[in-house]
Amino acid sequence: MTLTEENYLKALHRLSQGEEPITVKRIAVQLGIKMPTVTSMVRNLAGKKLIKYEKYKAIELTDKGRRQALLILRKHRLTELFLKDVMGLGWEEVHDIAEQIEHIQSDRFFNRIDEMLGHPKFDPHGEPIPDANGKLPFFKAFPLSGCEAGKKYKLTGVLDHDAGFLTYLNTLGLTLGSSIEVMEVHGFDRSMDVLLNEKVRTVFSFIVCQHLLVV
Amino acid sequence: MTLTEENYLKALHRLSQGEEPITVKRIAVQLGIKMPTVTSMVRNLAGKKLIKYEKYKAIELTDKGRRQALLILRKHRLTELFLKDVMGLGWEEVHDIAEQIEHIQSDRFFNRIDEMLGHPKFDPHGEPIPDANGKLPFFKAFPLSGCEAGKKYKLTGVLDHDAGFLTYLNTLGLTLGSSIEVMEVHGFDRSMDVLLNEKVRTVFSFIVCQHLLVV
DNA sequence: TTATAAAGTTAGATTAATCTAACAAATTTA
DNA sequence: TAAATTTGTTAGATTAATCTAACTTTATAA
Repeated sequence: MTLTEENYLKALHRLSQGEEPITVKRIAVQLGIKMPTVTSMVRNLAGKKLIKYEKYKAIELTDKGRRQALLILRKHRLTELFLKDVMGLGWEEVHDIAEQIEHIQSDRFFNRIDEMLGHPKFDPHGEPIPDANGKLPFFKAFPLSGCEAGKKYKLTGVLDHDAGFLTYLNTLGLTLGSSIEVMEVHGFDRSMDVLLNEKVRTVFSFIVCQHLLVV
Repeated sequence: MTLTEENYLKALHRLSQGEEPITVKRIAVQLGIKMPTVTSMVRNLAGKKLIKYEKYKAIELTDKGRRQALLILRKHRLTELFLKDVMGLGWEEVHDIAEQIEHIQSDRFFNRIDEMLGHPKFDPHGEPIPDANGKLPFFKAFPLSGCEAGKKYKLTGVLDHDAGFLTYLNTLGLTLGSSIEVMEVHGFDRSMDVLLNEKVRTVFSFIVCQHLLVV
């Protein structure tokens, strides 16, 4: 598989997580390319039985395609954790590097990372790490955006891995495991007044709330 | 720079180490591609001022090109040492992985590796590691092929990084620092009878002797 | 339910990196 | 030094991944 094909599979997998069907348009937006490029690539991927594709219809990953995507995701997430826990980088800087290292072809390399980390189940953003067969560990967590006022939660994951967003969380002292108490939910813009780690009061926009996973 | 351009620069640098002038033919052989491909790529590299090139003449790296090549070599060699000393891989398996990781674009990543290793001067094969400015540390060592019978040397480097060759050295118990005593040099094929680590007697072909650096 | 807009496809061009076939220059050898 | 060999170049084709322009299909709205 080429690097480009791997990136399409990753995008396809990410898009398959939501409710909406996967369309040519959404893939194009996700990858920042034009629709005709996507049309020709999905024909290629369909030829390799990695996706199910019929003109004008929604696109779906096949089992084979999903497996491939999850194996790349495994390499990405193991790398992120390795960069953070072994190499001491911050959670806001690991994504871009892992984006490159995930394409390295070497079972030996990634198995050794897996071993050194003790076969971890979650990456530095709280995302589950698929096992060597592409199976995801069970995990429950829900976005803060659906939570009620007056309750207290624990941060277990973030859905936006962008350095800017994570650096913002750093300035608030928020890390995985931090407590988040919802003080009030504002109906007009669905923003929330929150108390972080029992000391920092601030306001989270709805977008921010959607990107924070809690239990 | 593209991945392909980086690989040409590495090949160019390697070829520039020997006596012979760099020719289109030698580059083609080194990279396992055809001559016309090389012709078009050297015109490209010359356009970027990375090499000096005139039709039918020998090719030379410019200072800019050499610097670039050495920075890639730095990433390659730092990675090899990291894979061996931090991740516990064998010196026979690090080359192929480093060949891929050397193209990662991240100063942060490689500077962290450099730090973790304590700014090392040599890689697992005894090759010198260029500094962040592309400067090579001074080092003296010569191939065993030029050595005399009756003298004792210390292995400080290997010039062939192929897994097969290094595994062969492993079976002989040879590592960097091992002693090699030259018992006899045979004129007919320039092979040598040697005593390794004061205990193992064997015969080295001329090719093997050329690939072992000693002091 | 037809008109308009949005999404998708086709056709054809472009760029990087490769190739083969044919030709030209340089080098070696007789 | 002329012929033969090796090396190098040019021309033109190929593949993967991208693009724009033009056209078609599907979905939305009047």
